[in-house]
Amino acid sequence: MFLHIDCNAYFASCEVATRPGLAGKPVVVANETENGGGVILALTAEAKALGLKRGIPLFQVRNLIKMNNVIICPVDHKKYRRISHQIMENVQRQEIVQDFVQYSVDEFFGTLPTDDPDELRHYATQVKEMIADTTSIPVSCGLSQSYTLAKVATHYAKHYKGYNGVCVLMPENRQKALSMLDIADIWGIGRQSRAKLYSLGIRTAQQLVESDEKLLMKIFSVSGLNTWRELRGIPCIDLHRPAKQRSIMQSRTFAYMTDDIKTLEQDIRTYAASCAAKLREQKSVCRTVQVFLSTNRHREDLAQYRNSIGVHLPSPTADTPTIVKAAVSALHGLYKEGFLYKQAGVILTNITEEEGMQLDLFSEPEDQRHRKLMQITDAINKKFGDDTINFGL
DNA sequence: TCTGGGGTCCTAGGACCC
DNA sequence: TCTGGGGTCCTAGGACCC
Repeated sequence: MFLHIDCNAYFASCEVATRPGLAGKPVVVANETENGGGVILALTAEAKALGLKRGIPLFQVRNLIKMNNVIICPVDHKKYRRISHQIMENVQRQEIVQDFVQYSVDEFFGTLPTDDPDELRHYATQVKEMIADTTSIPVSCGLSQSYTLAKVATHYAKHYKGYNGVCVLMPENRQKALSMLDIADIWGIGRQSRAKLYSLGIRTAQQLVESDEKLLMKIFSVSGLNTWRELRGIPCIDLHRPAKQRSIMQSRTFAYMTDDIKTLEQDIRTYAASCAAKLREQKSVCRTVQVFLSTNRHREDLAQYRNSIGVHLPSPTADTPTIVKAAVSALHGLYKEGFLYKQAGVILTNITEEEGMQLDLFSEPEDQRHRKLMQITDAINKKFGDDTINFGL
């Protein structure tokens, strides 16, 4: 049987776990910017009880936050990665869960070698309690015959107190569980698919399960069909993913809107350089540098423009100057006067392993000359912080 | 005033091959 | 009027995830 572990209100739980005095208080984690922007990313049960929700901009709830002394924690991804790594190691060391894989920063999957509901509940409870004891992070566990059904079980574990955080979904109670579940709560059904299914009169997971396979294939293609099969208890999702990222991205929504290409260029240079550093850290090279630019989509009164351009490099590289140069040229190709820009970013794609890299017969030996320099800057930044030293290009 | 950031996979369609 | 039949590879964009 498949096990799914989901950390409850993960970012907020990490803050409560690591900062004494936060327990029992309304806490929200937000990516606050210098001019008061930012949205709520995670919140504790106490904060939820006040009516706050994930995803709402802080400026809309300033009063509520002030009146109730809600604590705002700035988002700290490094901390969250560290704690999830710890959870990963602890569960593996415990040797109860098999094929344990990390799915995201706050979710894990594995299997248990039994289909006895009592044993499953017992094992999952042990894992859950071990995680709480060692990291103070509360988690919910779901168990069933496929990854998707295990996530359905976790949904119930989270929303019904009686489960004590562990829900086992067996074939005999599956129909009832799926009849009570809105299709929007199924893993793999997003906004677009939900709208299409609603218009066909399909609103519950059970109705989806009973729908015609060919119809679903026509509308949603293989990914939708996989979801349908998984809900019927036929596992067909493979979580084995390459260890290295296939794309590397950095982007920001600016505090202000700007039409100044010099300002944009400065930002693009910074993003490109930091993407290149990430690329080298995973010992990869890339062949395409993509840049995107966008106006403020929330301002309907202003002229809108968004676009992206991908620049192909003559040969795969992780060389900062080469990547930055490509990003800047892409930016100049994209930029149009007369718009106020709010967001920009750089994405590295067509990533391959550095080792066994195909060398271009005609490429310049520039890469070689920069290599030593980048090894040193990477080492310094790793030791003293990301922006300690950078390229003045 | 103020509205996140970082990923994956799939598909259609174009360009090209013989 | 009528205009092969297969393929592959690449990319942009959409949909989804957290």
